[in-house]
Amino acid sequence: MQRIPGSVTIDDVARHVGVAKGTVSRVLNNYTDISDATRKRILQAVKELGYQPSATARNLKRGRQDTLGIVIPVGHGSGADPFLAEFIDGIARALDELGLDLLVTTAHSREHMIETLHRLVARRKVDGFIITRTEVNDPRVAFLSEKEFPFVAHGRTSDPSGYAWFDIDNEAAFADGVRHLYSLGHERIGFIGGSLELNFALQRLHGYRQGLEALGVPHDPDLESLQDVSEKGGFAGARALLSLDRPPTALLCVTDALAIGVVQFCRKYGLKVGSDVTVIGYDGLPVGEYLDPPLTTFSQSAQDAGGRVARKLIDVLDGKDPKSLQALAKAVLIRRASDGAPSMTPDELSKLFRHRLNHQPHSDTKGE
Amino acid sequence: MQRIPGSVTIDDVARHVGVAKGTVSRVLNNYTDISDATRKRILQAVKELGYQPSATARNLKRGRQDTLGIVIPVGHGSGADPFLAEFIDGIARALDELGLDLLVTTAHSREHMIETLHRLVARRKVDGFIITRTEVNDPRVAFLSEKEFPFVAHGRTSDPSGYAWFDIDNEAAFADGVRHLYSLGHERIGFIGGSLELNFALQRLHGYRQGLEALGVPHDPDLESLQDVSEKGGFAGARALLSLDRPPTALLCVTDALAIGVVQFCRKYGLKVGSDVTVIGYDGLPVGEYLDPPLTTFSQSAQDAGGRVARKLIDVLDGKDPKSLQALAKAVLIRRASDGAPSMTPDELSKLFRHRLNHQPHSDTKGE
DNA sequence: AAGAGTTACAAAACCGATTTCGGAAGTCAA
DNA sequence: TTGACTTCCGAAATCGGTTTTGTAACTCTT
Repeated sequence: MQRIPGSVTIDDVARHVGVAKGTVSRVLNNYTDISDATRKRILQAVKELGYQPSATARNLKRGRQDTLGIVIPVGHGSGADPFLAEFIDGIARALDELGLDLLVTTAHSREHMIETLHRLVARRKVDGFIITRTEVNDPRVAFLSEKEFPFVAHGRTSDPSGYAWFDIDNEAAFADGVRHLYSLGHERIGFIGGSLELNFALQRLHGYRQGLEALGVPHDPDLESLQDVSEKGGFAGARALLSLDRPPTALLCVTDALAIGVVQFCRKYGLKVGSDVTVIGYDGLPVGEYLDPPLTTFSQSAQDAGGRVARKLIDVLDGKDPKSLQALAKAVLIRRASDGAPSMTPDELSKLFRHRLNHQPHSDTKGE
Repeated sequence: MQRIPGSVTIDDVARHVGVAKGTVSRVLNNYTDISDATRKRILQAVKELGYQPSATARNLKRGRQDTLGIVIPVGHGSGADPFLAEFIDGIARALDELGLDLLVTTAHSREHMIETLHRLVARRKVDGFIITRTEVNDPRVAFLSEKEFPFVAHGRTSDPSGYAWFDIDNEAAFADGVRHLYSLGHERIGFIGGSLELNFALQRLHGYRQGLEALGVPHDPDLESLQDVSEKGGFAGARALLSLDRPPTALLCVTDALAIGVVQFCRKYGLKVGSDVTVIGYDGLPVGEYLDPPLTTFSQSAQDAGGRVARKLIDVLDGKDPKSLQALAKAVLIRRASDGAPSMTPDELSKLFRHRLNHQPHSDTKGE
């Protein structure tokens, strides 16, 4: 029962002025049936006493928490997702302007995530949720939809009709990517993707295939490698694709993390990124700028996305129809220096790579 | 007044069983004065109805929110701080085990930060705060101390006696760093630091000087460059120090972000990092592993720090004396590949650098 | 068998706000 | 002057829990 010292309640204010607490409340909530004189006296007292209404008490009556929730998936041990960090930053900034707060929790498994969602919903700690890394068939979307609990998704499920979401046109981006690489002179273009349960990964794969088809480039399934969406995955994907008899001269990666792994792999085997091998990432992470070479990537401004998603959720809470709050944005290709015209044919690249493999030249700390 | 559909209250449970709601509450809170029969019936009903107590109502009576707060400083536009992202990740994981949640807000200026702190304290949205990037003379520490509001700091102020904190022994780390570089053969060792209002920056500077003094290496103030704690700052710091008549052959950077900027600068002017110029960072960011060359850095595991700090705060809330909750940890030097014996003397380095400057060879996207 | 303790629970107070309801005082028209 | 409206505000209900208080029904004592 530890009372916070110096915590002043509405009763204190009422007593100080000599009015009923309901009157104080009405003044603070801009009711019009209060005389100017009383209003002034009350506001004066509020300022003097430094009164701020208890969020808890207000929430109890109002049924709103002025708090949004986000549950972020965390792997086991591996570092925080830089994309999510920026995304959350964007949300927090947007909410700040509206006096709302953000509750951040983590979940280490799909079950745990639903459990956490359930707890937060049942105990009414938040008014709505923001969900990220949306899956093709997302249990969170199913759960919240069924509970009719407000939420907004960053990314879409396979059936995106019934809820609010903000997404990037992943198909278009990757189709553009293919076209771009083709125009640079690449004919064998590889794709390093992630689990197809992640819708963005699936969509980008579709975009990649559509891009090839539109150009009339024959589609070679060998050129698609699905990996963990991480640096390690990129490393492994690069190895898999470059080991082919006719390896791709360009690699389109589903995330920057993958691309970073690819760059690392190329460095290890002395392949020059941007000429011997072209690498394009996706996410526009600031860190890409500091790679060697600086990473060419599709950018979608995580921060901006966070802000948009937050505002959409607020619209939902204000009663707008979620179905009217769906938006698709374009990704922009930020050309830095990891893409360029191929310096050799796939066959030559293959020969070079095999040679390097045998002589195992550049060995860094990072083994594999 | 939108009632959440399907929200079942304690009254529903009580009515369902035919007892008073106080009885239900006592069962749920493990009071002993309830007969086993009644207890069983109530628990059964709770399960059947899927009842979970409203956090808000409980908090109102209890005076606790089961929520901790963190206010993260955000610059204007620049990306999220990766260190903080991991730190928050660590906090969230620790809290999850205890059923507590984390409220994350941002602040874009010192005033805004205090304002936010004030709002959250006055409205009692959180039980305690975690403060980061502690300054030598930190207004947040002053504010919370004065309000007697529970908090824990990551890092110390100049007078760290009266509150709970967790910090790294920055002096020792940088003194070690100097010793390490000296033993590699470096005699002119540079320091790139940040605003001395940030205590960690000040402490590391002290450690640097102490390290030199212990070795009997004369201290040259020209070798200290204070910059923005960012990649840009590192870039500028490298330029400043390498332009000296007798430049340092090794650069000790206060953060990894600075070190990344230094590496970038060296790349631009064709200086080989790890031999021509040695660079050591601080933070142990995962991304450092993917730089070229992989960055040697002091690591303090942001995630681990987050967990520790969270547990300390919980101890404070449990009534432990904050003064007994102060801990200092050692940073560990993770040797990757950006440090090594100097390949030339300062004079030779100076000559090389001037030459490169005039011929402006490697120009990347990243200008300055 | 009567007074003293226990046991097990109902009833009510309480946390700190918001909101509804109702009524005293003042204003106005007839 | 009186009835009808306003204006302004006090009193009380309410949100959904927790905690205190009180008491009926038992169980022990002696």
